[in-house]
Amino acid sequence: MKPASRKTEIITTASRLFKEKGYNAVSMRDIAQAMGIKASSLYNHISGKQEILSTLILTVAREFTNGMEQVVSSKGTSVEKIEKIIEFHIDITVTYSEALPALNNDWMHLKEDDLQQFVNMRDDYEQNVRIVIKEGIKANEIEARHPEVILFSILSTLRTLYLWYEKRGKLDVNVLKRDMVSVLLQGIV
Amino acid sequence: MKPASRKTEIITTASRLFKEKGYNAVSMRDIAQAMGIKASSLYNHISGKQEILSTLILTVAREFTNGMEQVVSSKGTSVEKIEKIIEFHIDITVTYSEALPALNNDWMHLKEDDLQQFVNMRDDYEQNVRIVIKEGIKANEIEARHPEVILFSILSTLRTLYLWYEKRGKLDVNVLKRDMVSVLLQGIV
DNA sequence: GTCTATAGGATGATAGAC
DNA sequence: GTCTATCATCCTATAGAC
Repeated sequence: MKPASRKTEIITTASRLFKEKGYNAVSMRDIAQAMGIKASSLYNHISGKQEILSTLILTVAREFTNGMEQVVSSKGTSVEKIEKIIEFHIDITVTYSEALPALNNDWMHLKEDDLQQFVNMRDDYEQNVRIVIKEGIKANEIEARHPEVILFSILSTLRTLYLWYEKRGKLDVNVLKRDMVSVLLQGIV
Repeated sequence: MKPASRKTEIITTASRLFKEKGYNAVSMRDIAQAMGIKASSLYNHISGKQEILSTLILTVAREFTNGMEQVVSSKGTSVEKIEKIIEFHIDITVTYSEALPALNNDWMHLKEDDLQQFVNMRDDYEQNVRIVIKEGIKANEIEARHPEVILFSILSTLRTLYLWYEKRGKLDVNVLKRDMVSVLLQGIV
């Protein structure tokens, strides 16, 4: 356990509060109080509330982008690529579960450059999954249903996984990966 | 086109703004300005900001509860019941697409009684889907995978459908129902 | 039904002492 | 690195004129 820097401590405290009430309902005073200091002291470590949000969101967004780049440049069938996407998505969810609510619900409160960066990364991510699905359909690995519905179903499930992971007493990650791949690829009937 | 009451107009204007920025980032001044009046005028039609949120959320939550009650009391196999759930979920999404962001992201800002009512309805809803899935597994209609993963996958997809329905140029509802049932039940490979 | 004026409090952020 | 004190602004909501 290396001692977390004060800045890191602010970010993690804030992410816990954002998770419960959302970015706009959490004040600098709330964050400071949760750390046992005064709001003005926070400004010795960060430039403002915006920096907390953008650090939180962009750090995780870059993880997703990295994971996707590895999958895209890997060899294998389209189905294998989707399996890899599901798996690294679960890994990131487990590692950054506290930050994901902000990424899903508070990204619109980013300003200018940060907002643009995030939206670009998110669009690229989605587009990469779309390409994998379409290649899979072309190669007859994936059923030729509406590709957007398949894309939407997979991404919706993965993006809100953090809501369930915590609630269900932190399921075993490998069991979760196996069941998730199975449910999303083979369906339930 | 019957002329919407002023109160209804407030609710729909607010839901549009909540959708873009979230409950806490929208002020009474914002809502009033979008209607071309002053914030103080709003209070002649509603008791406060909280009433807007609770009307918005509880109206839709009751629709989901009604839909679920009809499915639960209907005859048919478990798979048929899941199909019905998917279908009425899509119907509600199409009808109330402006209100769903608040239901998904701002319910925690409800107060006391309203919050309790909402959480109860939401838990009951989830529990009813869970029962249908477990009955389906017992009857060998549904594969005996982790029931919670199946539950989570279906509900995640349905609950965030509003995000996609608008973006994709409002897909035809019947095509959407058919493809969604197919993807969620039979999978993609 | 809408307005102006305003109360009463919370908010993000800064200055300067220790 | 934290504090107190404070600023300027925004917020929800009310009172009362028209």
